[in-house]
Amino acid sequence: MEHAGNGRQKARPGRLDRGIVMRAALNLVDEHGLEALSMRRLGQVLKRDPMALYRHAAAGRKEVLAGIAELVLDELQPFADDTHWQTQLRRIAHELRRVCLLHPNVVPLLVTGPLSTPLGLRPAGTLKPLEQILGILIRAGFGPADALHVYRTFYGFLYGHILNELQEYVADPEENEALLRLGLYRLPLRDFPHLRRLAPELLDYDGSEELDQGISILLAGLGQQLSHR
Amino acid sequence: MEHAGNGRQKARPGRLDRGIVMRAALNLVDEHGLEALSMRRLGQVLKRDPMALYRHAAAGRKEVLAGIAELVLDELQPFADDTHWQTQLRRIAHELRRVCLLHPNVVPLLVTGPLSTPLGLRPAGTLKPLEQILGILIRAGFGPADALHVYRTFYGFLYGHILNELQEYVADPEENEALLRLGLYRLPLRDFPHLRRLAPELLDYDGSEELDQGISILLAGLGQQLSHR
DNA sequence: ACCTGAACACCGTTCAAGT
DNA sequence: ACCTGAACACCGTTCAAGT
Repeated sequence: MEHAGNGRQKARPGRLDRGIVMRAALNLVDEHGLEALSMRRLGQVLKRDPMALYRHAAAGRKEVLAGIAELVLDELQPFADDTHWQTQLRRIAHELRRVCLLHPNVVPLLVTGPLSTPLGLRPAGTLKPLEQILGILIRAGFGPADALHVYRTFYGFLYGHILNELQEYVADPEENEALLRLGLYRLPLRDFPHLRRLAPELLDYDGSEELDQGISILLAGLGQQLSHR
Repeated sequence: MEHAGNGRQKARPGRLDRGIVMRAALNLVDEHGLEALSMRRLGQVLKRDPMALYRHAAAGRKEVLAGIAELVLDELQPFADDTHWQTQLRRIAHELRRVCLLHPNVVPLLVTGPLSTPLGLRPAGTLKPLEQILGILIRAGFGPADALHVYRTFYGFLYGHILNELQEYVADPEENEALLRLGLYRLPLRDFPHLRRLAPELLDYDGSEELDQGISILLAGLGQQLSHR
């Protein structure tokens, strides 16, 4: 029944803009992974000639990838900044974790995307968390060097935790034997005795709790370290 | 002067094996980045038909990427395991950092390569550090759940730190003004006051020292946490 | 039994030709 | 001025044809 003129369908072109392009790209990556994102396929999703996309992302695929990362970071909820800096950092951590778990396929982009791109040349969206945290720490009375030290330690741990947590995957959810669920039976017992023995513990993992405990340790340690200066 | 028969040249084919393929691939990535690694280009480097590579890496490009990661992890020096577990972990951290700084282009592979691949299905090389650390902790008297908790906290921080450190790049090494070196002058002062102000501190960064301090905090905190059980 | 390379189904991006 | 799509220079991988 393809008659023309019934306006609001995704099927019809409509006017394209940067936001629409980026959102479609994010959807594609969320659903089919990073490798699925090609300019041609994205054009197909949007029912456009692939070249039309260059109008809204002049630098091509690179710009689309950066746009996706920015879109995800924009989902971070802002915080009131009147509470104690430690609780603020803790909230930021949980919030970043939440958003990353929502878009696991995008995490490599966040984590290694800006790799080897000098700070000042990164898209502004990527730098906002850094600026925000520095603000919190400086308002809390830290000197510039200490603020940076705290930020680095905190953010390093945070990203590391998220990567760690995303790696804890299950091979076969149908299975109820721990070894089998993780696919660990494939590993030679001779070379991996501990890993195989820890299968049950590997399975019961509360990422949020683990993150929280790590942060507690770090904040306590940082506080002590800095007060001894 | 291309006459035939002077055996030992890289230019002549010679017999290919898996190690040669993987080492050539690692070289390519070290020198030209991950995007430069294509089967065709790798074939060119080795003066072979690209299809010849499939003989030594049946799963194609994926297997080559995994092989590169394994090669890098093989550069990790093994440790005597008779010292205190804390000093062992500390050494492991510095050793992993050392190897990663030697092969920055490979780090994304180490960090996000196994993402969403279930534990048991990962290449053995990737799992050896995990097994090794579990061994250290269990021999040190930790129960299985605690060993895993310590491992996760420690390794999360370690990878996070390395990623962080690799991101601290310099835009223009010719320049001696801090703001300019980092390219930060491009950021609007209005939106990034703290970041811009911290330019000098950003530049003087001792990654090894920072890693060491973070580990000290974590180990102290973990020890305390676990003794209170 | 081994190796080669033609062929297929894809890429990103340039640029000339259309409107 | 805007958009389109042919064309170029690449991909990974399959598979039939050669030796």
